[in-house]
Amino acid sequence: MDAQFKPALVEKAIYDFWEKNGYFTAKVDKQKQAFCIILPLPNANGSLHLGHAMFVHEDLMIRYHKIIGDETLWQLGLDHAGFETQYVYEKYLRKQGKSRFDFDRETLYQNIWQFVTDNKGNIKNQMRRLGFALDWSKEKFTLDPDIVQIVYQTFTKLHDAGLLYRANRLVNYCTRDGTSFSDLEVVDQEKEGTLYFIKYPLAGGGFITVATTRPETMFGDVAVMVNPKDKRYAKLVGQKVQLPLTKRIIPIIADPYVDQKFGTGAVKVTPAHDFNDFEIGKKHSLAFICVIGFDGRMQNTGIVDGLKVLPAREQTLKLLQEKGLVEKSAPHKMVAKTCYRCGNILELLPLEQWYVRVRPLVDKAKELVDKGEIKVYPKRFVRRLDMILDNFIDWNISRQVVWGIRIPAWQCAGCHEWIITAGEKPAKCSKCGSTNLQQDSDTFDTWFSSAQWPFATLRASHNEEFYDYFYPTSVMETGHDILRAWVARMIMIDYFITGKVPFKNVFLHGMVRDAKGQKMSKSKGNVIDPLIMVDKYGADALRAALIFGTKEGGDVVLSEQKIIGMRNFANKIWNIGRFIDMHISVIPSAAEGSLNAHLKTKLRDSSAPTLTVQNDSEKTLKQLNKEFKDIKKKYTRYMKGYRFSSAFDLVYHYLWHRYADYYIEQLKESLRNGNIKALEVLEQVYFETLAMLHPFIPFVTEAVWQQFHGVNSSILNYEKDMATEKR
RNA sequence: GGAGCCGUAGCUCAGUUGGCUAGAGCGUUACAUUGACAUUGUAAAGGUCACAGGUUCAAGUCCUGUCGGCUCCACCA
Repeated sequence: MDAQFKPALVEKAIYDFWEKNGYFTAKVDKQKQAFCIILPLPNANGSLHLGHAMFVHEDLMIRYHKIIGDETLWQLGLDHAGFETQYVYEKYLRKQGKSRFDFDRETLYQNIWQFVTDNKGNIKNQMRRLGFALDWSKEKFTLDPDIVQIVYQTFTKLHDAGLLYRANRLVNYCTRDGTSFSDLEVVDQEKEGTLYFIKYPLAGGGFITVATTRPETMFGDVAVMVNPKDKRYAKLVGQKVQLPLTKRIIPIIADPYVDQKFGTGAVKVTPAHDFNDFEIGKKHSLAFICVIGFDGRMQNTGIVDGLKVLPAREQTLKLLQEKGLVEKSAPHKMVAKTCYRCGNILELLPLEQWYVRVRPLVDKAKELVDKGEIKVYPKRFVRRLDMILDNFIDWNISRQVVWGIRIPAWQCAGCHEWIITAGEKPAKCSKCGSTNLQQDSDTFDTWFSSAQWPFATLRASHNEEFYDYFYPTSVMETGHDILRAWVARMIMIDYFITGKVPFKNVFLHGMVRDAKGQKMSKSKGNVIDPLIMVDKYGADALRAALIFGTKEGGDVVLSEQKIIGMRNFANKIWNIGRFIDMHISVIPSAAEGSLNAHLKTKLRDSSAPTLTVQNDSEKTLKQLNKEFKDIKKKYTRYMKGYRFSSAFDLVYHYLWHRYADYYIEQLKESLRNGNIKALEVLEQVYFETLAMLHPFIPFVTEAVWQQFHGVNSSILNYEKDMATEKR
């Protein structure tokens, strides 16, 4: 054995050994307990970042369960990541001086398919480098035909249950990217804005002043509104106002929604471009005038048509000022809803979309969590999940992107009826019989398919027995940042379809931060590339650094220094093995009779001094055994309680600072004198410790194991091998 | 406005039914080293556990309040 553990030399060979010998391949084995984790879908087009590296939590659970003898499945899946991927592809097109509008739908889809196919291998190989024990033989992609079929069926089942409807509502729309978003995909950003006070002429003379941050939307105003309790305006309610510039006549109405203290206490009502105004508009049966188009340009104004929103605002203000209708303006902190991808300020535009009625699904999900049918770790996230479920609003699942699963709904050109199928084009309209049917051009929100992933992936391409064995899955492990977008929706949808929970436990990990506790971002330049770290220090070092000294569910502070510290630990493990190995090689053959099975096989001829069985170290060995028994107990308790950091920390300190620093030092002299008993105990405890550490740092533990047991042996068989040896 | 988390060594953090002298990693200092490992070992320095009350035989841990930081949700004309 070398004086140092060199990860780069062994990692690939060890990984290939595991993969090729089927250590990761799951099968139904009713003699064993099933343990299944569904990998949170990485983007098929993406490459590995530290967020993915946190899946090491899943790997360690899988490996732990493999070692204790469970039948494990870590189900691999890749996401088409609809808008996300199309966005990246469009950027790629732009570099070539092209845009998506240069292609028809079918060609664009095929091009992106190719683009994704070309890149799919990256993330998979990167996950291999981290040592992930994924079942590669069961890889699924969200656009696999069998998955798509299941997604269609879910859509129709929601429809049949009355949980699906189409509605014309205001949606968050990015005019740059050309698609709508659900409320969860919107990023609020504080902006310095201006509040303008604009005088609206009263029909009977005089003015009423309204305060607004968006004067350009005044062309879509349909009323001016005040609080009914507001004495200042009591006499004006019911009167008419002339919209400045256009002279259109609108009423003054009263509604308690208005805050008397804000601005002038009078507010313009623009139902087509503001959520609250939209509601007010419905309540008071007001008209609906849309003055911003999907291209982000003004329309129907007769004055600033064709201008983009910001120039239109300036132009409108200029015209108002010329007429002396701008009373004043004041700086105003406002929150802008922006596109999470491109940062563009989103417009609220009326668009007909498919919505999932979530209330019944949410109520059931809450019940499942409250009853403990789904347990959440760390516990504090139960509250968060509850709150998330309480606040869920109906889910807009339509997206105006090409890259995705096209919605299986057709509209009759004649009677405008919508017909929903499980994928196939309907022969004729079910209402009027027309054959002129047009398929919805929209695709599903990516989360709609990922929400079905646990059952969809286990049902697709597997038989019923396989599905029954592994579903419900054991643990859903993911970042707490997608509790809402993903975890909550899986519970809702999957229970609706299968009548069972998708997973029995949820374990949430935190975000990775830099050495100063700051978020990692490209602009800050503090991003750590996991693969570079693996190259430099080995996968074990990176993995351990993500677990060591953290709190379950808390953020992980990562630095290169920390990774180096863990690399040192891997080396320590290696050298303990080397130490034992060196002593085995000098065991005199005369001792053969008293050796345990393993030592016998390792026995080598040597010219070492004559054996002297010593009892001087008996007390130390007794103490060692007792202490180790206690460590094992604690370890199991921690592992079962999802306290992985504590488990790792425990064994780390035991092996390094008790086993090596204390016991080995105590026994060194005795070993030199040929104390076989001490060597046996040290070896046995060492192997057991390796097995405990293996889930966290699989490579070094396997490398050492194979040094002792041969390259065809694996520590993943530890329990089985030990059981055989005992017999 | 509602909720959650956090404040412990120079830095980053553990400390889960309240219980010996409060820990780790990194950093710092001194010493050791030819025989497992310098990616090492031994030892040291360094803490009013944010602050103020309370419960208790006993509080870093439980309760109340204050201050400071972070996050989520709602609202924002």
